[in-house]
Amino acid sequence: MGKISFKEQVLQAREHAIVDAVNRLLAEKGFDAMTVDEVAAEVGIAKASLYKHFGSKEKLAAAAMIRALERAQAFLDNLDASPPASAVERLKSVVRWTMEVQLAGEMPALPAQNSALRAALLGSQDYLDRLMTVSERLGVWITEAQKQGQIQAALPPELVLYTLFARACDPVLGMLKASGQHSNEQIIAWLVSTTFDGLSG
Amino acid sequence: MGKISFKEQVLQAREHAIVDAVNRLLAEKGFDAMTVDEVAAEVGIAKASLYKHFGSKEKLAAAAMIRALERAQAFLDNLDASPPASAVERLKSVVRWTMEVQLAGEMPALPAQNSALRAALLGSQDYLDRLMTVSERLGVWITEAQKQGQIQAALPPELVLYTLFARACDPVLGMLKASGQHSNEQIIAWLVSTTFDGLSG
DNA sequence: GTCTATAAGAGGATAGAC
DNA sequence: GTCTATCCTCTTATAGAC
Repeated sequence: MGKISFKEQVLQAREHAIVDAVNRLLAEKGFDAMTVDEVAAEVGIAKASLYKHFGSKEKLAAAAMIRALERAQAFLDNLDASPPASAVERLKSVVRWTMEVQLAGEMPALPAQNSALRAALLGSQDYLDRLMTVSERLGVWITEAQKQGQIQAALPPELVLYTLFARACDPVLGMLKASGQHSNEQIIAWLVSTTFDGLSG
Repeated sequence: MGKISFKEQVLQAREHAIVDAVNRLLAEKGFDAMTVDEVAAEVGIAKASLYKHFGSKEKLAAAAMIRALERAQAFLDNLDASPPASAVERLKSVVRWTMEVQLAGEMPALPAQNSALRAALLGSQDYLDRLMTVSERLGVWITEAQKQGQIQAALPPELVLYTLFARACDPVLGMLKASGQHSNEQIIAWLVSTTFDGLSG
């Protein structure tokens, strides 16, 4: 943690604002539909200036995805600091958190389909490292919950992990929200319930 | 069923081939990444000819989505002809079917995000009518299963319906498939299990 | 209805002055 | 590093001959 000049602080603040805008736009319309012009307009700078900070649209998106993973890691840190009793409760907390972020319009869309974004992310070691770290931390809780009989032991941990990740981009959340008939808390409670207890209960 | 001239048969066959190609490309890369040039190339005709059949890219996609709903209706018809014992078994059959179509690369991506496709589909009465019909037919089975205690009665039918629809574009399927470690049957069985029984079981 | 050729415009990226 | 102005490619859509 060396001294940081005023100029560098301004630069970091600007880059933070850029990533914020990208994050919001990725959540709102996804990578393909997001344009660099929009990002520049939202930040309030010229597009050429944007390209001085991030060399391509893909790098913009990668920065936003990395930021999202950092937020996830920070949430996991909090859970570690004052952990719920059981492993499955920790996993439920994570799912709840991803849905709150989603409802806040701040969850960048995952590259489920084979998209240009996916290729770009696979080329970012920084992103892959963080994704691996988050996956492994969740993996510990998953196997722990399976040992305790809170998660079906017959399911491969990989499947459980993917299922939890998928909740971060679950279209059901948006559909229920769009119907306008239920509170956010109710929606989240239902989705946590269907995720862990299923439709049959 | 009036007489159909040979010319009209050829025309219908061509349009069928076009919709097939669109369906495949929508499943592979989604609406935004799919280009009309690709469609024309895959069908083997000039782009201008394509536009004689379908006036815009949106109408191309709408035709593919309508086709997909027609296939769904046909599957529901089959279920009605020789129905499984319980309502929930019928719903599981539907989920299994959507996953088989998905694994075959023939499930066009649903417009979960606010996309150009979504707007176009909302403008297609034909699409909306079919979507409504499929929803209502599933809705009957959902409420029936709830009465019989096979689906949680506390869940709004709307939520159950959305959850089932979401399985048609579940990224978990693709991720498990990509891992290459499991058979299609195993993957489908797991996802049906997590959908209805949850992770906790 | 099919083709070739091209219009029209969006969007990613850069040049060059300051 | 920021700006304005511009380039260039890709993509949707159409014109016009056959």
